[in-house]
Amino acid sequence: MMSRVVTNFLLVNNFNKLDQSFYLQEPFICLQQTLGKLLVTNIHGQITAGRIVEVELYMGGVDKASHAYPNKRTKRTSIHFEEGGKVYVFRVHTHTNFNFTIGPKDVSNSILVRAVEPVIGVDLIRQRRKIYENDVTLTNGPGKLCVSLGITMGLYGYNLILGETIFLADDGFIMGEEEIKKLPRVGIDYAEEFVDVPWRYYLKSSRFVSKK
DNA sequence: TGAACGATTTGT
DNA sequence: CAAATCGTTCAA
Repeated sequence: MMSRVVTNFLLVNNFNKLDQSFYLQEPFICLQQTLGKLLVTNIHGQITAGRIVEVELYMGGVDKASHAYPNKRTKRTSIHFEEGGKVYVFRVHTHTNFNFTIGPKDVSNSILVRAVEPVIGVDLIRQRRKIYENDVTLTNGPGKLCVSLGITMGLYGYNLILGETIFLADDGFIMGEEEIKKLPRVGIDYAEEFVDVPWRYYLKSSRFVSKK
C-alpha cells in the first residue's frame, strides 16, 4: 500500500510509477526505455527526482564488465539473482553507484544510471551536493546523482516496484531512437572483449551526460 | 592529469 | 590475514 504522500505526489504531477513488466523486458529494450524516465526518491518525506539521461547495461552471465560475471554469487552480487526491479548499489571508495536489476529470477542483468537532470526538489539537491548554483555538475555522474537524490548503501536490495522510498516513474517524456547515442561503457578497461560493446546509452540533447 | 578516496573478494 | 582490485570526483 502506497502512502498518501507518494500517491498524491504521483497524482498531482501526473507521473506513473513503473511496474514489474518494465523490469522484465528484453535487456536492450529496458536500457533504451530507461532513458527519459524519472528516478524518484522519498527520503524521510523529502522528495527529489531526476530525469535519467545516461545508462549502461551489464549482463552478468556473459559480460566480463559485470560484478556478477560469470553468474558469480557473493554477498555483494546476490541481489542480481532475484527477479528484476531491485536496487543494486555498490561503492567505489567514497562513491555510491546506483543500479537496478532487470529480467527474470536467476538472470544477473542490471542497469547502471550514470547521470540525471534535476527535476523535483532542486533546492534539496543543491543542499545535498553543497553546490549553490544551477550547474550540470550537480548530477552529471554516478556518484553525484546518488548524493543528489540521497541514495545510500542502505537501499541495497530495495524493491523499486513495491517500495516508495525509491522508484522509477514515467511522466510521458518521449524521445526518438535518433536522440540516443550508443557508446562503449566507462571505466571497464579490464573487460576484454566487452570493452568496446556499445552498451552505454545517453540522450544527445542532454547537457548533464557525464562525458561526451 | 593526478591525487585522494575504502570495501570487497580471493588466496594463502 | 594479506594482497589484489576496482572508478569517481575534484583541484589544478
